[in-house]
Amino acid sequence: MTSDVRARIDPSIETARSVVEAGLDSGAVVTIFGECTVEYDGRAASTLGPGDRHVMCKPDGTVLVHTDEGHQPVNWQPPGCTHDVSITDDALVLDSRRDNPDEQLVVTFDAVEHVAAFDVTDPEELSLSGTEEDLRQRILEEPSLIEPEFTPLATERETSAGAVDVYGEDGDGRAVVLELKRRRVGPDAVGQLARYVEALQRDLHADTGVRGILVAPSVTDRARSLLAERELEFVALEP
Amino acid sequence: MTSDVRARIDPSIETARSVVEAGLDSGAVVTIFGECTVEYDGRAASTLGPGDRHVMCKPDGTVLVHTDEGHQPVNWQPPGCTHDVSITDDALVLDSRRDNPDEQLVVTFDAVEHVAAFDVTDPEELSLSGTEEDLRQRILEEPSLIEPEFTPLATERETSAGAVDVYGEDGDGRAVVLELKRRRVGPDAVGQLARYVEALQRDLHADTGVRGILVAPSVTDRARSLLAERELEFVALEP
DNA sequence: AAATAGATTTCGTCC
DNA sequence: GGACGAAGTCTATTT
Repeated sequence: MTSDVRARIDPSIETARSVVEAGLDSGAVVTIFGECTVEYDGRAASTLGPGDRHVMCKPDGTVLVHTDEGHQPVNWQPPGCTHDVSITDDALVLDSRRDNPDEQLVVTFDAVEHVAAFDVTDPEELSLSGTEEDLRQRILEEPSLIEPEFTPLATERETSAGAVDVYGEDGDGRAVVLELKRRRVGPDAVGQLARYVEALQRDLHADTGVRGILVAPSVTDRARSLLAERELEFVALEP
Repeated sequence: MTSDVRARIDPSIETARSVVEAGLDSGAVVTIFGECTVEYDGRAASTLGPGDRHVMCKPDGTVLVHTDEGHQPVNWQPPGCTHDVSITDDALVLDSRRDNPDEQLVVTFDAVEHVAAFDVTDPEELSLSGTEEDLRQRILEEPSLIEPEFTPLATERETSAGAVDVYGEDGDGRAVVLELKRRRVGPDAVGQLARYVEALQRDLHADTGVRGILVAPSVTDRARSLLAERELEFVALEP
């Protein structure tokens, strides 16, 4: 089995350029490591002085510039960009642009220590569990997790304030709005639930009030206070 | 100048293991490219079948698994993890764990096409402009951007609902709360502003109402409706 | 360590 | 293409 990797250690700038260009043209994932500066201008603007970084260009137009720290790239370009590689003043210049919004990322390598191009085939999709969607399924299958006589009537029910996670009614026939969160919630989630309850109250112009229940593993103190103020409820449930 | 890169193309599993282990021990950024499977268990859980991916291990304990698409890694481990590399059944196994929360990521390579270790020195900090903080500075320097007689009195002023971006008063001496956003805002930002205004109203028990102003480049239709309902205001301002 | 909100958030889904 | 909200969000800041 032949390898689909093209790689060079301490390449000349011209060799690096040629490996990068060939890689980009062939739809490979291209990585460059070396001392570089980075300029970005678009939704915001940034500059980054000289330092060693790892740059990855994907065939979908993504660019990622990574330092030795952190999950997030220090600079990047989202999918959909077009790349151009050239040599200016003995430096390797990677120029990545997109429109809507107009954004440009320029990485300039004074020295390239390593360059590689990988032909990627990845047929698999990630199978993920423990999401908010899983939590919703559990509740629909077993509504008593919320309270004994809760009955789900709809998911993603539209209100004038947006779609509600789960809409249903309780044992007394009162309308109930559920807002689901897979992790501990703060004030924002309470605000979200309050908006939905208020909107549905108005949409239904019900004589009996609409109940709002926040469903999450736990709540912060401030969120709990806000829930109390607005007469909203909380049910503890792990995702 | 000597290179600080150690790299191998189509290494044996044992060679790959040794390069990775040496790299991790020496605080290098280590990259592995090849066919692998990925298992994750922690805040959620996921599995990913065989495919070609690029894996990066940083000296701060970050792991990133990238496919050929997307800005985000398909799997990852945040900073602070400890890594272990070993060989099991002729496969290279990278095991990354952390506590609090308990999380484990296991990447198993059937074949390694490329492995490299980079010694990174990056003394520079990113200089970024066009953030919400910059918008705030502009407003403090030129309060008339909000309205002719607006006077800022405090930033990050604490209320029972959290800290307010900018607190001030208008020409009539009425309290004003500003919520700043660097981009077009939806309903969530209105909810946030409403929480602050409500809390401050109560905190001050003012006879005249507290004004709330959303400052952003633009608003969505629904956000505009919500603003109107709650008698909140909007000022258009680019970051 | 927990809480709170920003982010060049990105990403998916629905309209 | 815009709008809306989730995310294993991550990250910085403050308590």
